Amino acid sequence: MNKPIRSKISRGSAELAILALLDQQPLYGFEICKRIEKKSGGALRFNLASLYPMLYELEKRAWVNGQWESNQAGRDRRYYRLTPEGKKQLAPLRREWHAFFLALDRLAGVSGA
Amino acid sequence: MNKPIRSKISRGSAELAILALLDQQPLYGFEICKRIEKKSGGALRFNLASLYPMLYELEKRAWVNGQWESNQAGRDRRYYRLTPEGKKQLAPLRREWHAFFLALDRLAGVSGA
DNA sequence: GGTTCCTATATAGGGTTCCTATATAGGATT
DNA sequence: AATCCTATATAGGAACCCTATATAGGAACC
Repeated sequence: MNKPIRSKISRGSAELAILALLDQQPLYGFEICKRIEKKSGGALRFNLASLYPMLYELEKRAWVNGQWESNQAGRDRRYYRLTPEGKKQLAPLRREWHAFFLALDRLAGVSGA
Repeated sequence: MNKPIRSKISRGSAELAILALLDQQPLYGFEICKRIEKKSGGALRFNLASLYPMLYELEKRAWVNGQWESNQAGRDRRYYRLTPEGKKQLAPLRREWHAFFLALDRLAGVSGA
């Protein structure tokens, strides 16, 4: 596992990470947290307690839809799905992040580091 | 000129931008602001009023060194230079940003957007 | 059978980075 | 003289995320 990127740098990326994961399949909060860490090789880590307010905010915007599902072996889980509106927001968000990468690379020479 | 990247996304990149520019040549605050905007094609824009506190912070850390130089045509300018300590910090900072790009791309598929 | 640990959701309070608004000041342009 | 561009400076606040804490179900453990 990589050393985690400091939050002063990864700041702002949690929203994209959540939406991109939910674009593949419905997930609940705890699993979103674990998948971000695992799929990024440990580079990206967000505190679980930070994710819940973000999910509430995304649901308020109707970008995701959460619904409780009973869990026989353990506590019940709230599964989140990407809504059509959320799907529509994902593409321009990816493009904006891409544009940011290109701009910062041109400015500071990041990709050669 | 591109549309500026929203600050919620570019957040955290100002420090790298400043250090990378000062690695090429000494600059004063106002010019740093203009160069970030110009070299990024308008994608990266930081408010001038935000840059001054950052420069004071970098100087407090002894990563940069500022000194007043008189300006016959206009107000005096405070030129900042990268210190050896600042130069030493720049390389790992670039690598961390690069690692962040790679991680977020693997997680959310940014570079194809 | 009580302790500890892993799963799972939730809220309060604070830190850091940056933005908005405002102030000051020199010089050029109209 | 009024306005605009350069140039530095500070106060206050917004936004995103972290730390700390609380609750709760189940498993593992000796």
